Order: sequence, then C-alpha cells, then structure tokens
Amino acid sequence: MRATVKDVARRAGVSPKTVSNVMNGVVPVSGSTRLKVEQAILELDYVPNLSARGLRNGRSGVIALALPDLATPYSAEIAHNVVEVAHEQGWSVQIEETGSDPRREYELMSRARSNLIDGLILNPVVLDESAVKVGVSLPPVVLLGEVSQQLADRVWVDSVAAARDMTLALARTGRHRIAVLGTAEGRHSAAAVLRTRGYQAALEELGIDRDESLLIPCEKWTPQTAAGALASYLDAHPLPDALFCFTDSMAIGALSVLWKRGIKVPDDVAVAGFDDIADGQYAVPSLTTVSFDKRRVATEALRLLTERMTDRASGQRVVTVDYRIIERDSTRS
Amino acid sequence: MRATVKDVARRAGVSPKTVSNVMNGVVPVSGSTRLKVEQAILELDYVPNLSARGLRNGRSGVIALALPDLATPYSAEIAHNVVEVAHEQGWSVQIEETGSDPRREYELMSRARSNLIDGLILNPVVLDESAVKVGVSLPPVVLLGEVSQQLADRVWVDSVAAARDMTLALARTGRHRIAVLGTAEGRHSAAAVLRTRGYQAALEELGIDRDESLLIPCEKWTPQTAAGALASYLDAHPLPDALFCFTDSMAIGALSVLWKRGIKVPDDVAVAGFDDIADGQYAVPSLTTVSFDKRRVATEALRLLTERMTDRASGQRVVTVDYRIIERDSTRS
DNA sequence: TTGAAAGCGATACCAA
DNA sequence: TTGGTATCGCTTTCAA
Repeated sequence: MRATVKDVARRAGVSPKTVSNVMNGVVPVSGSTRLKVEQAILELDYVPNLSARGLRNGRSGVIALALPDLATPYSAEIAHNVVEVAHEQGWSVQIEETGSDPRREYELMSRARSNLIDGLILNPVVLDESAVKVGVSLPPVVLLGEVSQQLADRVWVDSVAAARDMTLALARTGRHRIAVLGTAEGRHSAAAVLRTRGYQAALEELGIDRDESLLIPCEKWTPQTAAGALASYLDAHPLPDALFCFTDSMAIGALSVLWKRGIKVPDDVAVAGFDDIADGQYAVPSLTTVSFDKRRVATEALRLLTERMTDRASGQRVVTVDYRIIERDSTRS
Repeated sequence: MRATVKDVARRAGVSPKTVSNVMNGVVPVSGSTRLKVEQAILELDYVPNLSARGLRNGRSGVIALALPDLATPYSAEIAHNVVEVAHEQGWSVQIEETGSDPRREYELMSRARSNLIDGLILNPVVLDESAVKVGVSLPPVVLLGEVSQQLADRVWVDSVAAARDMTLALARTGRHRIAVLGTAEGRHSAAAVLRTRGYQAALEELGIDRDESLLIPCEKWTPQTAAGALASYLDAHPLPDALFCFTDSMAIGALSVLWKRGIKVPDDVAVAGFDDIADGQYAVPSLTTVSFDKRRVATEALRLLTERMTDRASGQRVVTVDYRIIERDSTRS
C-alpha cells in the first residue's frame, strides 16, 4: 500500500495537519517538526494523492487546452507553448481535440464542469456564438483566436489589420492581381471572414477593383486541401501575381503545387502565408508570413485564465497580441 | 452550489447508491427507478465530480503522454493520434513535455504516482536505462520508440531494418556516396544509433567501403539544426550523391539549404527522410521517407497500457509496427 | 504551533 | 433490486 498523510504523521510523531502544513508551507511550522516530517516523507516515499486533494480543495491543478487538430503545425506550436508556460506555473495540461466539431466543444464544457479541470483554453474554428455558453456553473474559459464571442475572455491577433498589412506589402512589391487562398464558402470560420475583410480593405485603399475570381475558397486549412483547391483553380484561371494564403500550412501546399507545375516562386507568383510556423522558414522558397509571439499568446491566455479563477464576476477581457510581417524569399521582388 | 449524488437521490426519492448504479450501469436497476433518476439528473443538471470518483476508485480516467517537444511535427502527429484513440476509448490525455531532459522524465514519474494519472505513454529521446524505473509503486508505462529498455512495454518501428532498406533503396537509384544526417556525437539517442547501424549494414551488403566523412552529426533533430549542420558540412566536403536524413524534419531543413545553394534535388543529390510527417508530402520536392502507421502506434500503445493496468505482473511486451519506404520526387532517378 | 475530528463526493459492502 | 453506511486521502475549522 501507498503511504498516506496519516502514515507520515505517525512516523514523524505529529498530526496529519502538521504534515499538511509542512507540504503546503502556508502555516508556519517549527524547524524541528519540519525536519522530522520531511524525513518521514522521504523514508515512506510519500506522494500526496491529487484526487483527494482535488476533492477537498475543489481544484485539481489541471487545465484543459482544446484545439481543432493537434497534428497541424499551428496547433502544435500553440500547444507546445501553453504546455510549457503552464508547466512553469505548476499547471498540468489536458489536451482535447475538437476536430472543428461543435459537439466536441459542448462535450468538453460538460467535462470541464466535472471538476477535474480548473479552467479551459479553447481555440474554436467555427464562428458560433452558441457553442460556448459561459454561465456561472462553468469553469473559467479563455478563447484563442478570432471568435466573435462577447462573453468569454479572449486572446487574439488582429487578423483584419494583419491581412490588410500583408496585402499592402504584396502590393508594394509591384503585384496587383493578388489572390487569396482560404476564403470560406459554406460554414464561416471567423478567421476566414476577418482575413478576407482585411484583404479587401487593402485593395480598396489601393484603388484596386474587387475581383471575385481572385478569392479561392478552401474549406479545410490543410496543405492537402489547399493544394487541391489551388490546382483546380489554376486549371480554370490565369495565374495571379501574388497568392496570399490564410495560413502557412495552406501556403506550403500551394508552394508544392506551383513547383510541380513549374511555376516559379517568387518570379512568376509571390506567395505569402499567415501564422509563422517553424517550417515556413524552411519552405522552398522560405515563406513570407504574418508572425506573432506564440509564447505570448500562451502567457496571456494563462494569465487571463488564472485571474478569472479568482474573479468570476468582472467583465470580459480581450488581449490583442502584436503581429509583424516577415518578408522572406517567397515574395522577394 | 453544484448538485451531488445526494441531491439527485433525494429528488428522485432513492438512495445515493441507486443513483450510482444508474450512472455506471453495471448493477441492474428497474426501469421506473432508472427513469426517475435520469429525470432528476437532468433537472438538477448534475455532473459527477471526477475528483471524488477518482479518490474512491483509485483511477482517474486520465493517462499522460510525454513527448520531447510537442512543436515538432512528428510529436504532434503522435500526440494527435494518441489523443484521438484515447478519446474513443473514454480516456483523457494529459500532455507533458520532457524536452529530452531526463529530470523532466523523473518528475513525471513521480507525478504519475500521485494518482491523477492511471498510466503513462512515454516517448524518450535519450538512451537511458535509468530514467524509467518500473517498480511496483509506479503506474503502468508504455515506451514509444527505439529505447533500449528491458522493463517497460514498448511500441516501436524497427529502425535498423528501415534505415537499411532506405539505404538500399537509395543505392538502387544508382547513388553510392550516401551520407547520413543526424548521427549522434555526444549523448546518444537510441534512434540515432539504430538508424546509423542500419545504414552501415546496408553499405556492407552493397560492398561499399565505410566513409566516416559521410556521417553528418546533428545534435537536435530540428530543421534549424539540420540546416546549420548541413551548411557547415557542405562548406568543407564535396557533395554526396544522396543524403539520408534521420527524420523528415531534418530533411526539410536540408532541402532548404540545398535549394538556397542552387543544388538541385534529386538531380545533384537525392534526399530522403524518416517518419513520413504530413508536410513531407508537400516539401519541394516531395520527400521520400520511411512511413509507418502512427494511428497504429497509438492504438497499440493504448492497448498495452490498458492491458497492463489489469495485469501488472506479466513480462515485458513489445509491439513492432510495420514500416514501408515511400519513394517521392526527392529521390527520383 | 499543534491536535482532534468533520467533511469534500462518489462508490461498495453488507443488509434488508 | 435497493438503502444505510463506511471509506478513499487530504485539508481545515475549532480547540488546546
């Protein structure tokens, strides 16, 4: 059998309460008792039972991180940073994948209510107000990304401004027929809508007429679907001057298609992405992108979450994380 | 306040035990009482407290997955599959990053002993027998990958055979000066040792003399370090006929360096990887690699883990997952 | 500063 | 089939 506080207390000749005091270190304990207790802990190889502690305290020390798909580099980098920052602050992280399925998001919320989780960082895909109902009975929730949600705290990058800046940057290299890859057709992802909006705002500023044929829809934001979407597009349309992909993953799929067709990047067409995933730097050619500090996203999300744990009542807080355009070989003029 | 079993029991006019029976569905319950209880659960919006359940049962329903670095595509794909399979079987997954630091592995084991985790799937990097001491007091552990460990259950791909086959495949395209990228210099990663061994076995079969100058060391297996290592190598050595990178991530870094130097792949040098990460298919050119079913790795790991939970005593079990060479553009002759 | 005892919520034993 | 009750391990009042 595993040792418990009682065993430690008996061995150290003190009460369970004293053992608890030594471990949690809030109530002062005399040096000699502390030593005896620590000795006993070592001898018995005592490890506290976190289920019991969680039951008693109402907190588990675990937060959940819900992402659409861990296998995508973007999600993976976010997860990496959240896990790292959380660990530094003494939290464990449970990973959940929503697969962009609102039902999974619901499921998650109910799981979160079952007290094994003290809070939830949720990166939703679909623009859906209803999926997250932040009620009093729910644990604290922080949303990641461009969700239009008025209730939960949120950390995001200003996608509209970033997409606008990227479009302007592409135009500055002398390219004016700028296509975008990743616009949403049916179900609207918030990011798709906002990035398209930023793109169109830039065109307007530049006095470039809108051309619907330069919007290339792409339902899933993976290299695979992007490659497929771009391939069919190129079969039916002339090559644009520049291609702004709404994620780096899509850009990588696009680069692959262009290369296979012998279309030179950036000579024949410039390509840009969004997210600054690690592999973008090693793409061929290296990928121009919208970069932001993912570590900062993690830090802020965790800060909002922990603050929300102690103050459930105050209003929604939104943290906007800075971005910058990184120009690499894929758009050199 | 949140509702508890007692509240539900009172409302349904039954005892707490009956509520528990309804929820767990092992002990038969009469139809009418079941209905009453289910009604009460809905009305009170009851969600069981998993900490309490965990305390009572000694099981939490959570497993931990420990990986060196979630941000690498390989780890991310493994994590994705484990989370998915685990979810299907009703498990939650806690993610831990070891950063290839043995201390983190220790820390993890002790955390695992604290009963918030029913089992651990560990993907270690460093060949270190001592890091995982599988004793009676520890939760079940399943190791992922090429670790030389005699105690814990393990799921792996036969790296020696795979590296041998890949080397032979490269040789079949008429390339005989085959370099490998990723050999370990100081601390030995098990995978590096085994893959080097397979490579050398193939050369021997082919009657090709060993050439130490074709072993390119690379401490960390990231695109960045691979790019750096290859760049310095090329500054001092002639170009080999083929470059076998021990991971796809390294291969992606290598492709980037080769492209920047105007070295054509596969015309001037063939490049191959290992792992078959999703982006390899969209690399420029698409990457020849050693592929294996990551979903299967996840399934087997979870199977071993759950079986081990009910049978702590039986001997070590090892599952070997099949691989196959996928030839893509990066090695076309 | 330390001890005794109650209780967090769910489950399982033993009766009925 | 169902009800009462002890129990899992820890923390925290309240007293000493």
